[in-house]
Order: sequence, then structure tokens, then C-alpha cells
Amino acid sequence: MKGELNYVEAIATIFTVMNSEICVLLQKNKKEPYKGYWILPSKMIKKDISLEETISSCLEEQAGLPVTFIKEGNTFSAVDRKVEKRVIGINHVCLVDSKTVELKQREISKEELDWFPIRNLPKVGFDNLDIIESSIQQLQTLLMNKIGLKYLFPSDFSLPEMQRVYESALGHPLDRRNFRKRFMQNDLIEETGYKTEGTTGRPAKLYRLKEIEEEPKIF
Amino acid sequence: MKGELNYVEAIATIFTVMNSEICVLLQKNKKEPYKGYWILPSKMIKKDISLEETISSCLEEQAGLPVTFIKEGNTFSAVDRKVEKRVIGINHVCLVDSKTVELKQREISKEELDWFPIRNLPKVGFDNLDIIESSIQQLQTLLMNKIGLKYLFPSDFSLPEMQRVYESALGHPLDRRNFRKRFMQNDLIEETGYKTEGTTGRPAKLYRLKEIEEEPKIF
DNA sequence: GCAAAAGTGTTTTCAATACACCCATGG
DNA sequence: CCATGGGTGTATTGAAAACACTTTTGC
Repeated sequence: MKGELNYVEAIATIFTVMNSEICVLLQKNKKEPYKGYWILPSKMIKKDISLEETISSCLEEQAGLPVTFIKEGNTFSAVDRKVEKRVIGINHVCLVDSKTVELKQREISKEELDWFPIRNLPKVGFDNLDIIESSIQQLQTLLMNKIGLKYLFPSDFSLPEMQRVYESALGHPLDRRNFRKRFMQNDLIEETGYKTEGTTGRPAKLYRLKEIEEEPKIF
Repeated sequence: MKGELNYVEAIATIFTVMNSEICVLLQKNKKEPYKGYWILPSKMIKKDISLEETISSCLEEQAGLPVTFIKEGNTFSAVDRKVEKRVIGINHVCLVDSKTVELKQREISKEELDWFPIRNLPKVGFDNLDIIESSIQQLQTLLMNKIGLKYLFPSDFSLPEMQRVYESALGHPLDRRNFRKRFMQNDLIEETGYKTEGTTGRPAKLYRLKEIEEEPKIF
């Protein structure tokens, strides 16, 4: 059969929390088309390598990040999405915590790879803006179902900080009291006994997520 | 780059309602491996054909069905999932109504293509059981969010009938009064003025789904 | 003592659940 | 008139939403 062979890439939309905002990792595209635009890390799938392996090596090689939470996303397959040749892209929504990001931060040049707040993105190439939007939707579902939270919030976060993250991801403000209640009465978090330091105003209690991470069912 | 070219197939998990049960369309596999097992319709993606086009021509050519409701599903990419060669499979959940199915029914031989209740499947080949299970999960979400209902229930259905379908899809019984309420107070259905005939017991009122099919948001 | 940000409780509203009796038809 | 399955209403519960004042710290 002619024409049945395709290029397929695993795409990584990697989210983390920086300054109480959801940020996405982008790299600068070095080649035409869309040279100089920012794009999502991705890696071609070879015919004897699984998708899981491909996405985790993509994370390590291109972003210097360990494998954490990965959820399969949508497929992007328009014939002209990569202009020059037809590449089918399979998106993955990945979550890494800010502590891990900070450790790796020094090693990378911000000219090549950088984090951008999802509400303040740079020029993004190809169809990657669509992919990021689809990923944000999935992130919202994850946050509301409290799946993968521990990958985004390592121990010692404050609730106001977490709330700001939720607000940045959902795109609208939340009530402080109701926000606390969601986590308290579901017994999801526990106090570490410490408080924030060096901030203006009253210090916030610090929390960690409890271990019991049962998959919550929606229905 | 060597080894970057892949076979990719669009897979169609097609659901319909028959005898108040959710059924899935399967075809008999004619070639080894898994010869004689039942498999999901699928079609190789050619490098200049979009995924949407591929799946709709797959529906038409292999099942003789018009394009109706299609929702992208998961990707199945294990290196050995098709045993002989590596084929990446992109699933699609499709809904067709029973009237359309009946019209096309005569033209196909049940030796080659047939509908099976999802709780009573025949021997299914390759990884297709995983794919069907993943599709059933997505179908459940669609039913609960009332998305695509009109593709599954054409005009003149009774509520008890619809309830049996929900119960077969969800795998547990539902309360009759509460079931009605869900549809009534959301203003989703309207009476056609007709009733079922030729059944034992009191005849059931027949309904149709109202046109206003706004995407319900979950959050 | 004042500015800044965090912590806390109560009321209301709405959706989901549980539950039992009457009604229309065919034989 | 009886068997079969369909139609209907109410009370309860629990989650989400709305809402304002007090507390802790740094300066």
C-alpha cells in the first residue's frame, strides 16, 4: 500500500506552577517555518518505541525533567499542521512540581527553553496554540477532580497560593472560604506546622497533600 | 532519520441502540493473526488524508453507515498490538441511531459484520477489548452529560426504553422517577403525542429530544 | 496602630436520592 | 378483573454558593 506511512510525534505540554501561576514550557524553534517562534517540546515516534517511552525521553532530553504525571491528550492531524511534511501529533499533558523545575532551572538557557504563564504566552508556532488550549481544558478537569495535584504542589504550600493557581488555571476568581472547605472536608491536605515567612500581612499556614490519592469517580 | 515512519490507523468504535441495549459494531477478521476473531472497523491513515476524512470514509466503506456523531478517543500504541507490524491506533467513539442501522441492516451479512451488546461480546481480537472498554467509559460520560443523545435516540422513543439503555451502558439500575426528572427539568425532551403500541401493560408516551443542544459545561 | 493578607461560620439554594401508590392497556 | 408495565409527587440529604468580620504579622 502506498502512502500509508506517516510521521508521528509525541508532544509534551508541560505545566508547572511559578509565582502562583500555571506556566507552560516552550522552546524556541530554530528552523523555518516558524523560525524564532516558540513551540512545544516534541519527539518523533520511532517504529519500535512505545508512546510512553517516547514521551518520557522527550521530557528528559529536551527539558531535562524527570517523568512525573503524564496524561494522554488529543491528536492533532491536519495534513498541513507542520507545513512541510505531514506529521500526526499526539499530545500529552504533563505536570511537574516547581521544586524540580528550580533545580533544573540553572542548566538551561532562557533563549532556548523557558516557562510562560498560560495567560501571557509569546508568539507560538504551528498549531501549538490549539494544543495548549486543549491542554488547559484537560488541566482544568484534573484540578477540579483533584487528580495529579501532588505533582503540581509538593509539600509546604499555602492555601492562598494554591487558590491563586486555581484561579489562573480556571480563569476566574474563587471564594476563599469555599476553596478551603473543598480541601478540608474532603480530607485532602494536612498542616505541616510551618508558616510562610517574609511576606507582608499575616503568615499563611503551610500544608501538604495527604497520601491517599484514590481516583475520584465523576459519576 | 531512520525508523520514523509509522503505520497509523483510525479505529471506529460505533455504538447504537438495539433492543434497549448498547451495541457495538464488529467485523470478522479474515486474516491471521486472530483470524476468525471479531475486531473493530479501522482504516489506515494515508499521509495526505486527514483523520476526520479517514474515519468518515471508514464508516461508509466498512460499515455502510453515514457519518454521525464522532468523538476522538484514546491512542493505542503498544509496539506489538497488531503483532506483525507496529500500527498506532487512534480510536473514535461514534454514535448512530437505530433507524439508520435498520435501513442498512439488510445489505450486510452477519457473518462478516454484526452488532453485539457491550455486556455480551464475542471473542475480540488484538487489543480491541481494551479499546472497547475505553470507549464505553467515554460513552458513559457522553450519556451523563447528555451529549450526542439525539444521535442515539431518534424521534419517538419512550422513557422506559431510554432508561434501559442507560442502565445497560452504566451497568447499574436507575430510579424511574429520578430518571424522568433529569430530562424533564432540564427541558431536554418533548412529547410527540404518540404512545407505544402492541406491548403488554400500559403504553408508554413517546418523546423526541428538543433541538437546543448546547454543550453543557461540566464545571 | 495601621496596612496587608490570612483565617474562620452560617445561611441559602439546588441537585441528587430515596421511596410507594395509582393508572392504562390487553387478555 | 387481573396481570403487566408506565406514570406521578414529596421529603430528605448533601454539596456548592453567597456572604463579613476577626486575627496575625511587619513596619
